[in-house]
Amino acid sequence: MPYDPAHSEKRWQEAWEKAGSFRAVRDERPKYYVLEMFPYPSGRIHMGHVRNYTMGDVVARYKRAQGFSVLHPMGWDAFGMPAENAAMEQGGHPRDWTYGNIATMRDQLKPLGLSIDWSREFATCDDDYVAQQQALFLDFLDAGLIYRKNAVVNWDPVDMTVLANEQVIDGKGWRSNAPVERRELTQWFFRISNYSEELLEALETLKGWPEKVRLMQANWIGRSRGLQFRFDTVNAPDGFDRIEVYTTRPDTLMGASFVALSPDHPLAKALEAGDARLDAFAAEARKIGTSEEALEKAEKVGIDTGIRVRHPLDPNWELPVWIANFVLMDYGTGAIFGSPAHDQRDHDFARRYGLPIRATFGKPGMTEAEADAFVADEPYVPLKSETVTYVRGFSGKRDQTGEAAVDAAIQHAATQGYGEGVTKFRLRDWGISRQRYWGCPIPVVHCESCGTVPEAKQNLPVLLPRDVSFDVPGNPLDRHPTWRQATCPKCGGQARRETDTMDTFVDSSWYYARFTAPHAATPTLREDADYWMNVDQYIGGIEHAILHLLYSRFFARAMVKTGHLPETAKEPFDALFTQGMVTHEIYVDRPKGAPVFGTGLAADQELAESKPYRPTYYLPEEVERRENGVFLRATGEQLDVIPSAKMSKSKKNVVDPVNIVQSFGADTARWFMLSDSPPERDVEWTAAGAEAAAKFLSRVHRLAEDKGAGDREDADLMRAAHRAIDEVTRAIEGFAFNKAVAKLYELANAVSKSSASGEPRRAVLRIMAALMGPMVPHLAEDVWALAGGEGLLVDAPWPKADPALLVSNEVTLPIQINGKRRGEITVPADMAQAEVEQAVLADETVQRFLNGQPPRKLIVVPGRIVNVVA
RNA sequence: GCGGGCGUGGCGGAAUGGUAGACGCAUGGGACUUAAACUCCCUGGGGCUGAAGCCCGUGCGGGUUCGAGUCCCGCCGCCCGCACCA
Repeated sequence: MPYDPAHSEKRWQEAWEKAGSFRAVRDERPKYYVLEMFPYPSGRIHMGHVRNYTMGDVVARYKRAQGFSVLHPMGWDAFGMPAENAAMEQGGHPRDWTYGNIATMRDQLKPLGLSIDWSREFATCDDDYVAQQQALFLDFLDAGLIYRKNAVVNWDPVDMTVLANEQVIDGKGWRSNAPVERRELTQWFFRISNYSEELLEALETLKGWPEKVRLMQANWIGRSRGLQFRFDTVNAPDGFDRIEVYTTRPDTLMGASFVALSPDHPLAKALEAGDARLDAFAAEARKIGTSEEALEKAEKVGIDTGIRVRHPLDPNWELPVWIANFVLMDYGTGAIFGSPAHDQRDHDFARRYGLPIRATFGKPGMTEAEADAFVADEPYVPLKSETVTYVRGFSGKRDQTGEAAVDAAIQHAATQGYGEGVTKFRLRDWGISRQRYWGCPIPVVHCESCGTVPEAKQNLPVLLPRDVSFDVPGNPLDRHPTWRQATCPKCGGQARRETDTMDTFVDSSWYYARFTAPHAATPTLREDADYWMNVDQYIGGIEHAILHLLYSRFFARAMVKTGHLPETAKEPFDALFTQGMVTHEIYVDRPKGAPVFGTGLAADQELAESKPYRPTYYLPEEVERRENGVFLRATGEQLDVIPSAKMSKSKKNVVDPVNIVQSFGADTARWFMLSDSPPERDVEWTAAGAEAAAKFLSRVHRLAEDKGAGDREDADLMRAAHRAIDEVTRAIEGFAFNKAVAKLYELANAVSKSSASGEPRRAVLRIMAALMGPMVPHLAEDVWALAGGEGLLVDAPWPKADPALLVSNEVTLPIQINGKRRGEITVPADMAQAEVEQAVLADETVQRFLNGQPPRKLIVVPGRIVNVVA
């Protein structure tokens, strides 16, 4: 019977279902919790999902075979803006859209044959999850982890709504195209900054995390040691006698040439009120929006306020105070001093406005004049660990490192009393207020007599009203006729419900904990959390390296503090793996010579500007590849091919997993997603690759059916099988699935070539089935059954390699002469080094190169290589 | 702009500082077939060469080392994140 994935995949999935194979149970076995980042229910699954969940499934099935009790759950990150956007654009309700998408995607996911415990499934928009999240919120509030303060948002004056950063394009609202305004609102914050130090220090303990992610988080938290000090003002309005400044380079104080304020600095605001010129500047600066990226990319501009401050080291020295668009109110004190000689941005700013550029230090040995000349055109920014010569120093040695100079400057300020050393963190508190409908309501009421009052726990959940519409601008919760009316839990009087909902990052910050007891009446159950936490292996995209993972680390600590998780779970993810994207070429129709939008490939910029052109993109299934290019099937028209990019609907370079599963089977999709590309790198989906995967799988099926006559042994094949056990096991342990695949190709090739038959051959096939099981579980069950395996493969233990079959008694050493490979020598594996050296020197090629001379050096790396230096 | 990462044949990629190109795809040749498809075997970085062999080759330019794809310095290109996308 030929390989028939459609039939056998269904059969085995039913068998696993019937046996309850993937139900996670607490028992005597050691536990293993593997989790892939749960999906947003956007509408359909895509290849990225297939890749992500296949990787997790390999780990889950492998650990299961290793004898672990495995928890491998699935859920839905279901709140968020796309549901509201859909409601606005197509009508309907966000709830219906979301649950409809979940149903579709669940149906698409199940045929992949993932070893998921579906009984634990939930969506973050479920009433139950909302209830438990609100309970957590109240506990956090009680524990002093939540507070309110003012913060700026992007306000769209036409749509009357707050915009997300991605909805602000060139300072304008994405729908209305109206210039955005920065508006201050009172919002809810989580005190993540309480944990700055701890979140930073604990990164050291996360041995199972990629170094790059730990580095990114460390930089994001951004601990810095600097000087906080005051400039006395000369002619400022009342109440602004001084300006607080924080700097990490106090050693450059003698090179200061200006002070710059954020447009949101209190002094800046006070000045703007009475000065049309400053007001206009600030208004312009605010149009950039609130995103740090936009601020940093914008041209650095400023305006002189006319105010002056005295230099702390010289009361006769006055510096101008500017308002500058690049100074952030959220970081430090909202005011900086500029030291143009040693900072690129300050340098640009000083040159633009003709401010002085005075070197504080120069290269070792430079004089003051030389150092000044050196920084006139370009700033001098050496590493802090480098020794430089201070030409305008005021503390410490003349020649010292930046680090030493900073310490000396702080010391100087503390002694003289004009400032103090301060450790600051870049990490800001986490603003969770969203002025939107489709999110978890913040369970708080505003009472006229009692103020802001948390909702009583017995009144939870506070659910969203269902009768809302999205046809008018603004937040539906704000304009709902009755939903806002509430009773104050404290005094029983009339109160107004909070209409802000929570950031969806809150939902995803504890779902991993909820999976341990998904139906409990409290956020977690102690026994289940104790047993299942932590997540042993977490898998997801690198794009979550900072925010999601940092918020989750904070949340776990907050849950420990409020008694919802054991102390041992404060770092919830023991190991993390970040996988790459699935990409595909892009097919686009365009006039010859015209550039392509948004690809960076514009060949002819002039044409791009003179003839704007909207390209039409085509799906991979709409095109046909011929020898001389790619053509549209329907019309025969030639199309352009743009190199691979992340699959996206707008570029139409998407391959629907549903089609692939229908035509090739789930195992082919899984196998291809694991082949070739290393998991952490992007993988390009190609039709040829998918076909190759399908061909290989049917070849394996044929190998299993071809039994051969008699019972012929083949020692070489058995050795190959045991080598495969060793190599595949190590590859899976090391998350190198592409290498595991390569080793299985080698084993299949060995089986093909072998003359083994009968039971000796079947024994090898059973090993192959077991090794392939985590990757292509359905085919592996077929092979297992054909090769006489007992019961379901999914219940079989992982094979063990026999060490005796892994060693060989001879070893071939390459011989290098002066670093170039010139030959090789085969010697017994246990030959003494001196004997190896003798043998090498006796080698014909070596003698030819040595030409009778003794070697200058002879390096023997045992078991690896020999290098003769002539 | 700032922070992080990546770059190896025609293509995806392999290589504890130790034989660069495992394994797969494409290509070319052959077998099977009336023919094709399927399948199987061989070939498979570039150059010189009949062959043995030699030279070049891991984005670019330097450096460390007996030995560098791997480590260090400086560039170029692409990707991810930048706090209200998820």
